Amino acid sequence: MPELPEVESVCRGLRQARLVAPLQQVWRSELALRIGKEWQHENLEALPRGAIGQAVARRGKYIVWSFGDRSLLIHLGMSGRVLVGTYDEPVLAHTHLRLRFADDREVRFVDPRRFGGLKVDDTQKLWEQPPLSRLGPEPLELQTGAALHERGGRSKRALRDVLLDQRVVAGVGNIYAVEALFEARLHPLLPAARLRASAWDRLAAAIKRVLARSIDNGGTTFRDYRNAEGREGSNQFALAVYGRAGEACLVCGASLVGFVHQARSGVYCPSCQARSRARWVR
DNA sequence: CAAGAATCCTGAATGC
DNA sequence: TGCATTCAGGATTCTT
Repeated sequence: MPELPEVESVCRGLRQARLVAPLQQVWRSELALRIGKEWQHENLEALPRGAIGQAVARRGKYIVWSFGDRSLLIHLGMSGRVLVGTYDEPVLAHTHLRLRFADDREVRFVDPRRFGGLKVDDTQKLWEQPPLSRLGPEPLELQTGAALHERGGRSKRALRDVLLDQRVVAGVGNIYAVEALFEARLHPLLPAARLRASAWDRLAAAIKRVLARSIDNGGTTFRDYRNAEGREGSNQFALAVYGRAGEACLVCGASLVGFVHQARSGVYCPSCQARSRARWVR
């Protein structure tokens, strides 16, 4: 499930590929990708032949590939892949977009579960309108927890769920929310409104550490995720709690507890993340 | 406005 | 072995 580190790894791969030949052909599958109404007006023809790819930017879990005054917005959803190759390679099932460049290279978007999204729009509009305009701050740029506190601190919802809200902080998904809460020693089901300012600082720092580590490891591959070269990441071996319910806590040895909340699985250490023991909770 | 539920989808994993 | 069922989960939309 691609979250910020996986999307960042894909972006780095795209940049490294130095796709600077003119765009020669755009092919789009008939199948609809499903991710809200904003994506229904996919207008991929608006990427003109001859356009030259410029900056590849990431915002939260979104990729924004600029082609001058037009940009391509990509969301990987659950199972989306952006793969760089050549035009004559076999086309995988569930390929939804092929961008062929004049040097015979091709970028493909493959997404079996079709939770992903594609859209072309005026570059400036794209940044000013939803979904990008709705996003909270970039977590790696946080200096303190103040922004998180401000955006999530009034909510009675569980901390884990608040971190998944892209309006609170952009790019954090279930894996890294659970990992960051463990690192911050905060119980995932604690109501967000109960945290003191100092705890938001701890949480912001933990989020940054967890994300940065995963980027260094090329992202987490449980099943679907691949980078732009088609390779798996290795951060799944660096996770402290996610996917380890019933196993021993790496810090204290207690048996990690799995839970399901809001139809999303999670894990915590009942000792390290005890609700009652947290000093940062009122 | 906030919060929970429903929704979209396919492949892997599980059950019998 | 084979078929049917269950589940996973991001972001939006709908409902309460």
